[in-house]
This record gives sequence, C-alpha cells and structure tokens, in this order.
Amino acid sequence: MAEEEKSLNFIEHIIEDDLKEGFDKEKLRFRFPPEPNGYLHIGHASSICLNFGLGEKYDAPVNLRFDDTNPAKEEQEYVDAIKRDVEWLGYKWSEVRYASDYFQQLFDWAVEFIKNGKAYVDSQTSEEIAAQKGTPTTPGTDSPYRNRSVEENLDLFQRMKNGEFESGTHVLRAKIDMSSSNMLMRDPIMYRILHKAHHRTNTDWCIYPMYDWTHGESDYIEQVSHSFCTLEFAMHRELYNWFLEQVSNPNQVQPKQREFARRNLSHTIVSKRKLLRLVEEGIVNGWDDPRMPTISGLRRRGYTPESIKNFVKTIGIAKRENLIDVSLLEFHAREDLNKKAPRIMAVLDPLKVVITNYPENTDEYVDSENNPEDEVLTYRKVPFSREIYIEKEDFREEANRKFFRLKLGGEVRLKNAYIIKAEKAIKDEDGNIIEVHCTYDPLSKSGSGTEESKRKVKGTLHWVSIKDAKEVEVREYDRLFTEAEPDRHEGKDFLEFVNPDSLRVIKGYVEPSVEEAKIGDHFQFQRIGYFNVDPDSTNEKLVFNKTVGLRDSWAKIDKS
RNA sequence: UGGCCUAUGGUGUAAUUGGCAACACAGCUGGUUUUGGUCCAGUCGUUCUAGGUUCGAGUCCUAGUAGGCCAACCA
Repeated sequence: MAEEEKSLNFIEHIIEDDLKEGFDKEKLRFRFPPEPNGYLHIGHASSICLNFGLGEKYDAPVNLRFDDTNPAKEEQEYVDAIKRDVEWLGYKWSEVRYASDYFQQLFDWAVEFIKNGKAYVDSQTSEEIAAQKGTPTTPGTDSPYRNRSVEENLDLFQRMKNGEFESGTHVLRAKIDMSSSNMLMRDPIMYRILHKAHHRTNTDWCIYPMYDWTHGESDYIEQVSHSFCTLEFAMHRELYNWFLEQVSNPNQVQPKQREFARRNLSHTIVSKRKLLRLVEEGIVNGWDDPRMPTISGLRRRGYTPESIKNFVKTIGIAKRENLIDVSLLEFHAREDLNKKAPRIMAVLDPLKVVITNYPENTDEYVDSENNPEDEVLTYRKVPFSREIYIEKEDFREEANRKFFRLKLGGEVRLKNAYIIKAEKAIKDEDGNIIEVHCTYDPLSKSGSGTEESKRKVKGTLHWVSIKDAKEVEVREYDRLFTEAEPDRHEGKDFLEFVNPDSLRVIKGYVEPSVEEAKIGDHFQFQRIGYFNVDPDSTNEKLVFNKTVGLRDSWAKIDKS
C-alpha cells in the first residue's frame, strides 16, 4: 500500500524534529484526556484522531485518561459513553487510566512541596484570593498566609485531607510569583476541599487536586512524551513546566505540552457546557439526538466512523482561528455512504399513479441494482404493480424543457421498470392533484433488451408499488441553529438562535425489502438521500433518520 | 494599559525549511449516466499592510494592523 501523504501538520513536525534531535522513537507516548463531564463531540474527534492517529503512525501507546478531578461534575455515565465513542471510531487505547489513580502520589508530592517551601495553605475566602490576584495588567499581592511555617502548613494540609474543615475554608497554593505577567503563575491553587463523593474514589478523599496540578504530573507518571491540548491552555504551559520541574527525575521523559486550535463547526456549538444545556433544557432529546454534534448523535444520525475520520483528516490541525462549514462534514457522509449504502426506493411525499393499461392482478417483480458503485453488481426483486406512488414534486401538469420529470403528455422511465406517459391529472374539489393516470409501454421494461427498453427518456423516477409498500416513520433534520456562529453574538444567548424547524417527522412508503433492515443499517433512498434505521424502531414500525440529502443540482435550477 | 498566540482563494489545510503557491470542499462551464446522485474535464488567487535583507521571500528582519486567549476553590 503506497501512502502518498507527505505533508505534515505542525504537531507532526514537532515530533519529527524531536526525533531528529535524538529523542528515542520507542519513548513516544500519547494520551487522550477527556473529562467525564459530558459526551464527546465532533471537536473531540480531532483530538482523538490526532493522538490515536499519532499512536498508529509511530506505533506508540496511547492511553485513554479520564481527567476526573472534579467530582461535582463528573459521572460514570460519561466514562462509559466516552469509551464507547472512542471504540466506535475504531481506536484502541493502550490502557485506561484515571487522574484519580494518582491522588495519593499527587498528595505525597504536595507534602514535599510544603516541606520545600513551594506550597502553603491559604485560609482566605475565594473572593479574597481573587481580589489579591490582580488583573492581566496589574500585579497581584501576597496572601497574608503566604509565609506560614512549614510545620503549620503540614498540619493544616493533613487536617484538610482528614476532613476536619468545611468545603471552601482552606486551599493549598503553590508559592510562585504574585507579580508574574502570567496570571496562572500567581500562586495557583493546587487543592481545594470538596466534601463530595467521587465516581471512583467515593469518599476516600475530601480534597481534590486542580487541573494544572494534576494534568502534567499525570502525563509524567504515564511517561507521555507529547501532551496535546487546545489553544486556551497555552498560558498553562509555563505552569505545567514549573510543576514538572519540581518533581521530575532527569532520567525520565519530560512530557512536552503543545497547543492546537479547536475546530469550530458552523451552525452548531462545540462546548460541553452548552451541549449540556441543550440536553437539560429539553431542546434536544438527549446527548445522542441526531441533531447533536456529539459523536453519539452523529452515529445515530447515520454518520460512519470513516466519514468522521476523513472529515477530521481533511480539516487538519493548526493554530489559527477557524470556522469549518458543516457542509464539509456532510460531503464526507455522502462520500462514504455512496460507496457503502445499498439503494432502495422510498417515496416520502406520495402521489398516486394508476397505470391504466397495466393488468389488474399480476405479481411482477423487477430486478434492481443494490449499489451501482459495487464492483460486482448484485440485484434484488422489487414488486411492481398497476398502482404506484411517486413523489408529488415529480409531477407537474405543465412545465418547461428543464423539467425532466413527469408532465401531462410527457414520458419518464420508472427506475428499473417501464416507461410511462402521463395522460390525465385527477383533482379534488379544491383543484389539488390527487392522482395521475398514465399508460405504460409493455415492451420498455428495463433490462429486457428490446429496442423499446433502450429508448432514451430524459427523466427517471423512483416509485413504490402501493400494495407492497411498507409504511415507515422518517425523521428529517435541519441545522440546529439558524446562525453560523450561535455562540458568538455578543450579548445574546446562543439558545436564541435555535432553529425551531430542526426536526420534521413524516410518513414514508418504502419497498418491502426494508423489512429485513436492522438498527443502524444505512440506505440510500434513491434520488433523495442517505438514511439509517433508528433505535426507536419496533417490529411494527421502522424509524429512519435522514443522514444527509443527495446533492441536488435540480434544486438550484428550479430556484433560478 | 501588560503577557501569550495567530494571519495563505468563499471555507479548511499544505508548500521538499529561502527556489514556479498546492490539495480538498464550495461555486461556475461542459461531458457521461435508467439516481438532476456518482464519475470525468475545465474554470476561479494582489500569501493582512508598509519597509528591509537576498539573484530570489508565503517563509528571514523591523514597524504596524486585525483577530483570539489570560483575573473559576472548572477542565
């Protein structure tokens, strides 16, 4: 297999440079570090593909590490969902780790900090500490507790751990520099008291380490060589390195943090906090609602792992601001599904057609290709009959030459079946067309080899035999937000831009072969789009999600 | 009145590290087609600005400009 990819992203350049400078390839090690406080979304897919992709490229281990230092927000449900999503994308982690695995080690190191005068217990309120922190343009001031004795600090810290104090009464702070231009270096908090059960350590601890104190040390413990995170952590790097210097042994790998820009997708949001609001406020039906940009939502919508991975590969990784149009994601869904999804016929907005010269009671089946993209074509039998449904929009009483579909006096081919001619439109008392009478050419049957079957007619329509069709529920989705960047309108809440018409539930009529469909199966409804079977389906009624429509160049012509 | 980061077609990302600006998507023109799908061909650029170094600058230097991030006992 010849791989042509030669251009590297800036992260790969960093690794290549390190290798060139003598870093041992065998020591390359990565990690994907989600906080289990929500479901993974399309933005995380970039990080997952980056880290696990690097693991595959360099044959290096990649840990799945849960950053579980805040029991107030984290839950086992999220741990399970995250594992499921990473596996579904097709990646294998070396080990599952938890930051909470390191609580004891972190505590022991913190005690060393105190003994070395690198940390102290501050007994002020969070407001007081915030006030002393200064601002980005003015330096902070020292806490009155900054110079407590080692003995007092040790005693206090131990009693914090023992649960002798109320939440919020004391914190352990690193003693660094209150006048640093980097606010994070102004004596950052290492521990806070939180009397809250943790999803893994239960009530073993009532002090919990903060992110900055935990993350880099976890990387170090796991001997992660390259630790990638998003741009907003760039300022944390100085602190990451400072903490590392205090504990690290020079013979060990010194993890290197580097930052990349988060990917922003148009017409949606990629923020767990905001996604949680959509779920909690009932705007969507859960984290896996097919309108959600979560991995589980996309899966339910009908996206394949390959389509997501190809999308991520295409958008790449860099450091600049970006807004990726959601249509690119849709392109990758079509690209993958075009190869994989079997074609079937379904009518979603039915108009009855009666073929007046077709015999009343016959059982005729026509051969239909399952997928014209397959190298070896396979076929199935589809029942044809005197009364069929076509799409309402495929018939007009009158139309110009650009309209390739059925019009009075005009001919079209019924896909895989016969050429028909529209003779008469039947209307109700309000003038709505409720039925079209046609005649067919019995010699024009597809594949029969006759002269008539080879005739070229401009339009080809999909159809279903009314007596054989299966009624199904079809859920059509539109973008969840009406604005490209719903969370970037100053002074406005992103929920103001929720698209009220993002879900449309309709009835559809599908050829009988769908009876064998299983949950998750993908199909192309010919001339319409890609659909998959939703888990809400029952034995009585199948439910389909519209993943994405086919490209529709007619829609553009018709509009002009 | 600070610090850190970024700037390449409509969008996203490249450019063998100083050597003809490329790829994908979108758009537009055509062609093929029993899916107005797929596929194929063509088309679409003052590399943020101004100076400078150089035979040669997207790449290096200087000065601007624009945008993002930084003051949670969140991650």
